[in-house]
Amino acid sequence: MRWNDLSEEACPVARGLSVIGDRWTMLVVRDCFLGYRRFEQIQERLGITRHVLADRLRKLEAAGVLRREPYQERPLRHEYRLTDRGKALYPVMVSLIDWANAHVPPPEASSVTLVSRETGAPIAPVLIDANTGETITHRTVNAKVAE
Amino acid sequence: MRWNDLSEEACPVARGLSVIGDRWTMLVVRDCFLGYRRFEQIQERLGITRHVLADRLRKLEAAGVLRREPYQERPLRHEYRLTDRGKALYPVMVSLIDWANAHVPPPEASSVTLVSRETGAPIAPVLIDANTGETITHRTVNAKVAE
DNA sequence: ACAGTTCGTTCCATTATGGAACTCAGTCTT
DNA sequence: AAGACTGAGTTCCATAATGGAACGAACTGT
Repeated sequence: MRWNDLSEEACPVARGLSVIGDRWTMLVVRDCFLGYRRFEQIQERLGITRHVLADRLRKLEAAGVLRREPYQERPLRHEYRLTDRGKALYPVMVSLIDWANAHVPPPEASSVTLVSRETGAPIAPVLIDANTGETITHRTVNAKVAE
Repeated sequence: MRWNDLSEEACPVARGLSVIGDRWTMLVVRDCFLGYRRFEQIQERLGITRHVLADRLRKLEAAGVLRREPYQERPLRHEYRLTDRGKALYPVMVSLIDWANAHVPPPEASSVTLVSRETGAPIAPVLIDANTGETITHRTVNAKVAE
């Protein structure tokens, strides 16, 4: 199978990855969540090749994750902002952060953690089922295939 | 920046992606969650080249996400199972599934959804803060950098 | 002896990525 | 008005990763 065929899969994991499963894409999305919107900024922060960044931004725009908006005329300049679809990726990013902080040790004593914007208290993300309030685990959930 | 330098980053998103941000890796993990444990099975299901699969399995084992266990002697054969670290990826996968089902349309009417193993009722995953019980959004959370 | 199984490895063509320089439209400096 | 500067890309080429197919090793079963 080719990577590009993934979007045709029935499995939502495969379809999701066809959009954000690319090497750099989630890092671009992260920077957008952090408020970086311009090509130069993102390119410098990521150390990614301009070539690749241009390609990823194009694809993210085509997927409806980012939108390209002019922030000045003369000379015309665009910035990239998360759409609602892009913002909906927040739980994916938070889950990833939580996993990495618990399971992929940082280089030194440095760390980045999630805290409440209001109180500054640390956040402990847990996935629950909104319908029942119960914690979601791989033991309590099944995948259901509809045709 | 090179892709392989990502694990040295302080940002947990980058460190997490250094393990699972690879093109096929999350699909291998998905298959393990679905109970497929053998090289042949996974290779056929994914349509990935054997070469790449062998490489990914090696890296996932090195990262402590999978462990290699003999399931028979003579001839010696191994299978791959999720470790606790690997199982801890479940919230990441569920968040991704939820996002893809809402934002990346499946090819036809086909769909795969999450249901309760006990009741069969559909699941609506939501991320909350275990400390406060409040829903986690990008407006209520900040990243805090400690040195 | 010979085909079948399972988990890989090897070889090579194609594709993607990294690095650096270049373009283009307009602005700012002197 | 000439020349430097800015931001967002594009172009070119060497290097790395991937896709496809065949091959190898260590057994089993007939």
